[in-house]
Amino acid sequence: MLRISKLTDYSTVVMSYLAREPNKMHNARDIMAHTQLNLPTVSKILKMLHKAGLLRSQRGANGGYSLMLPPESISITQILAAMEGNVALTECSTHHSHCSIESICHIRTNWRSISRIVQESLSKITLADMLRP
Amino acid sequence: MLRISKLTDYSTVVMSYLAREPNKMHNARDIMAHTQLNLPTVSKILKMLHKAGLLRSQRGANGGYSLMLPPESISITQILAAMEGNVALTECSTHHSHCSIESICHIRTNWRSISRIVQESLSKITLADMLRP
DNA sequence: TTAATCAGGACTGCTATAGTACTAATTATA
DNA sequence: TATAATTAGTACTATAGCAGTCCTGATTAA
Repeated sequence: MLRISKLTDYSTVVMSYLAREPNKMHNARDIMAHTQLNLPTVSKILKMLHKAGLLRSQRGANGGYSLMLPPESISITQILAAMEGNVALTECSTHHSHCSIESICHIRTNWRSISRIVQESLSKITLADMLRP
Repeated sequence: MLRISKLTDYSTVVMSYLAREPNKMHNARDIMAHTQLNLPTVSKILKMLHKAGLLRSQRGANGGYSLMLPPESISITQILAAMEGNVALTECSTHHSHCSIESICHIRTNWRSISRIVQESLSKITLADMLRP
């Protein structure tokens, strides 16, 4: 039903928590306690967000994660992209797919524009917006 | 990656084909031939679209399907809804879900608004738009 | 040196999806 | 009226992707 995955959903929860104190380091255990997600999941999400460049990490004792950018500068699209790759409503919108009817399908470019429209409307929403109720 | 399902994708192909001759009846075999989808799949899609009220059907010999409304009056959202249910980016946006952190999650309403934004931008695109390259 | 913490994979079980098949109901037409 | 064509409805299976878990290694503050 045009869903984002649970992990992606959770990642916005994690990011929102970090955004409340953008300059403070938070370790996985701390985030777990405040989001009620379990540790392996939190840990997995943090690694993915870090790999995508949205978080800064510090190893070792007293280490942890913090936002790479201020909450106003991080869009929902970026979080989505970090967790799931680019927003593309159909397979053929991105790479050459294995869709069996690709050769005769005439609406591919239309789907591409539609994806772009969705992407643009999501990119206008930032993490800072998510903090407000 | 914020994808629609393949069946939904195919359903837009089927709908586009029907939209070219909105008043003519097309049977499943004919649609199969022109879309290069296989018969069981086409058949399944047509039944779903019919059940959702987007198609009119005629049983028996010389029967088939045709659009219930003119292409300008059918939006992408309607096709999406017919195939996958309502557009809702997160589980908690629709019904009370089994999300384990629902009780402490503060960003639920935000996701609900985001879903609405996506839904609105998709509802502006009609089947008639899909016919144009 | 030690304990705390992140990094990077590998693995498993579950669920949703795609695709298929079969039978019943309906109807135009010869 | 008989027949062939066609949709309606349901059930089944195999596959792929996702959520969740676990283990081992690397890094660093104290």
